[in-house]
Amino acid sequence: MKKRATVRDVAAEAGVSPATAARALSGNASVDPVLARRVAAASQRLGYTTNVMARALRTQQTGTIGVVVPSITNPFFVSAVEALEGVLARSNRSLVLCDARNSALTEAERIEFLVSRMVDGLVVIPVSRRDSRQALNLAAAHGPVVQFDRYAPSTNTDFVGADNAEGVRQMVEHVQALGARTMAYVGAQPTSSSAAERLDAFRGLAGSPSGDRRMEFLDDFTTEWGRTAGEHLLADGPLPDAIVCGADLIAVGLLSVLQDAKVKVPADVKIVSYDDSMMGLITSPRLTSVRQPVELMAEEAIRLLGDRPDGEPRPSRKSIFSPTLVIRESTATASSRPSRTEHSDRAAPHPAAIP
Amino acid sequence: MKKRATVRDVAAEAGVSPATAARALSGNASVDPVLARRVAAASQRLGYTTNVMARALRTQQTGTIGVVVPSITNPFFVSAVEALEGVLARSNRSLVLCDARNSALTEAERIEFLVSRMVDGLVVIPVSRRDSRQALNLAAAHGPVVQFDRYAPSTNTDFVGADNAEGVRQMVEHVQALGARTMAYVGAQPTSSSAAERLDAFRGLAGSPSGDRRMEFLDDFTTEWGRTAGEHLLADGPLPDAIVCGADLIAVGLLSVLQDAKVKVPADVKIVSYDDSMMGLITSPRLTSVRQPVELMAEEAIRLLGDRPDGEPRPSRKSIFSPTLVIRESTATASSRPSRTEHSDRAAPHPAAIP
DNA sequence: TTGAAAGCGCTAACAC
DNA sequence: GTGTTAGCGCTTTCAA
Repeated sequence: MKKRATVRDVAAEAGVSPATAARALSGNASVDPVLARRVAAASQRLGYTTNVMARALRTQQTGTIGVVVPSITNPFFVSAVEALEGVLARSNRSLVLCDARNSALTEAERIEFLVSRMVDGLVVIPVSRRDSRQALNLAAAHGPVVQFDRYAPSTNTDFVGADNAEGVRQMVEHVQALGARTMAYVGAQPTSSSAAERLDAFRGLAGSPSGDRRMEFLDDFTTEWGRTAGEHLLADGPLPDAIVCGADLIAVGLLSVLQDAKVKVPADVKIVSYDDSMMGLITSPRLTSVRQPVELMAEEAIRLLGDRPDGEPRPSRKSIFSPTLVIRESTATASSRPSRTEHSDRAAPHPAAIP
Repeated sequence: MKKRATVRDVAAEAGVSPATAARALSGNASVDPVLARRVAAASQRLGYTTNVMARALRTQQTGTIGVVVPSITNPFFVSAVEALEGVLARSNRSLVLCDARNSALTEAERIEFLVSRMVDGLVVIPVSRRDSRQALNLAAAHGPVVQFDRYAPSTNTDFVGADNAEGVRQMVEHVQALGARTMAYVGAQPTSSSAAERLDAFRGLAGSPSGDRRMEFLDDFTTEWGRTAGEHLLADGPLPDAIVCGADLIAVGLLSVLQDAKVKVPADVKIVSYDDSMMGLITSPRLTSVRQPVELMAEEAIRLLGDRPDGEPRPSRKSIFSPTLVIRESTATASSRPSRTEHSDRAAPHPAAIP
């Protein structure tokens, strides 16, 4: 439990004042090159590393931004975190990650935790479009906040997301072009904005509910729910021509149940999904899925965080990106074969470091 | 960008001294109930939240422990993080998560970052048993460090892990009992201790390499490598009776390639895997896999972190837990059918909150 | 260019 | 039981 060396230690060792040592260490201010070298050497010898908390207390800046995700179990959120981290790393900043356990209450706690750690900004994927608002507003009073992927109406926060209606439109039109007439939607309750927007889009596109051409199964974004929904579908009579899933997590659960029941995908039923995560690549067939440009979204989010010249309030902004449908075997037509080359399109996954 | 209220603000508002306010806020010391109430009210009114960094600077305690994982992409590490967080939450502490991007260099940076943030302790799943040592030793000089799941020989750190030799023994004996004579091992290069121990165990159990009854494919713990290895296996002639995988990530990649090639699992070849992650449940067939008692391991790790009465050095300790083999369809015998009930054994996943 | 001194927000002695 | 004071480690005026 050795005590860490401080600026004073370094200063003493180098025979200068703490102020000079600090200046030399920071590199910015003008210091006699000779002294600077002496300080560097002393710092080296003592194994000095600056105490981030002390510095933060003084400068009110931590070089760290906080990220809150609903659940780290969802691979899409993992990829978002990795993308954000990549962007931050480029400017020598880091990220502290919090998991809200899909609870707005825990989320509020985590946001508070991060605020009290004086993060320079907050990127939040809100749990609920209703219950996340209060914590978000509170946080926004203390520093810049960007909502990511999901949105809870809030006056002082920016938003970066993808166009869910557009994504669902691509899904539906794709399977319709393949001949699907009846469709089921398996997604999450519209408590989050993304779930709500996807559901709304599906409803708007997939015919009338009374016409028996549309089915809806709503619960949450989990594999378990995908399984349960699959069982419902199997029990409810003839399968639809296509199943539209609100997330890969759901789709993989659903798929495993269908396969246990010897249902052939895509021959008997086509499956389209959302997120384009690694999960959709390890199933057989691989999943046709909507990809969101997480990298670009992450860049934009960090840009917006820093985009308050004097910390002054400014009108909040929304940046919406268009998603694209990646077509794979789960909707393949008879003539197309499993493509082995498909993996290559995500060949260079962004490595992660959190913070 | 409102300035946060401080103890002094609260004190002024309540008409007491900062010290009294602080005492009242902390709840520990003895304060006149009347004043205490006044302080509480004032704190409420001002929306006071204690500045964690300032407190830490003073007390040298942050109530936060740092966790460094090789890559958050590996579901086993995610489950470890979730387990650790669960344990910490129970004692009102939180965790800051870092991802080393599978690089010892990044790992060293992250460890340094955490040390400079004055975390109360460090749980590290080291990237490499060789290259992680230096950073670990450095960190151990400043506070308690526990290595988790993987081990890089180090004098001042404790270790909590599972018995890899035992796990592999169970895998091998299971498939042998099912009649497998030839076996392939698909795992990672022995740069990490777990990869090394699993490989060694396999070598010790699966017959001589010259006897043509054993094959080895080594690279890293990724799905991509599982695919590549699968292609090698298919190209290399007749498949073995069983394939022993060093991780679920590998197994799912391997499985997807085998299925593209119309190989039947388990009829044509049995697959056993390691980690018992969610990935093994979404494949078809589901994976027989070795489960490590992450929950218990996490508890033990946190216990060891706090187990240095005066921060005094003490002889380091190792805690080794026994894993268990969870049998599923990827090694099912002809008579056994896919069990739908299998999911229930992981019905209550430990929710996560990081920190 | 350098040093002395003040202070970020908090708590722990030490007096009263 | 309460207030005063000092100081955690750092940066940054302000003088010299």
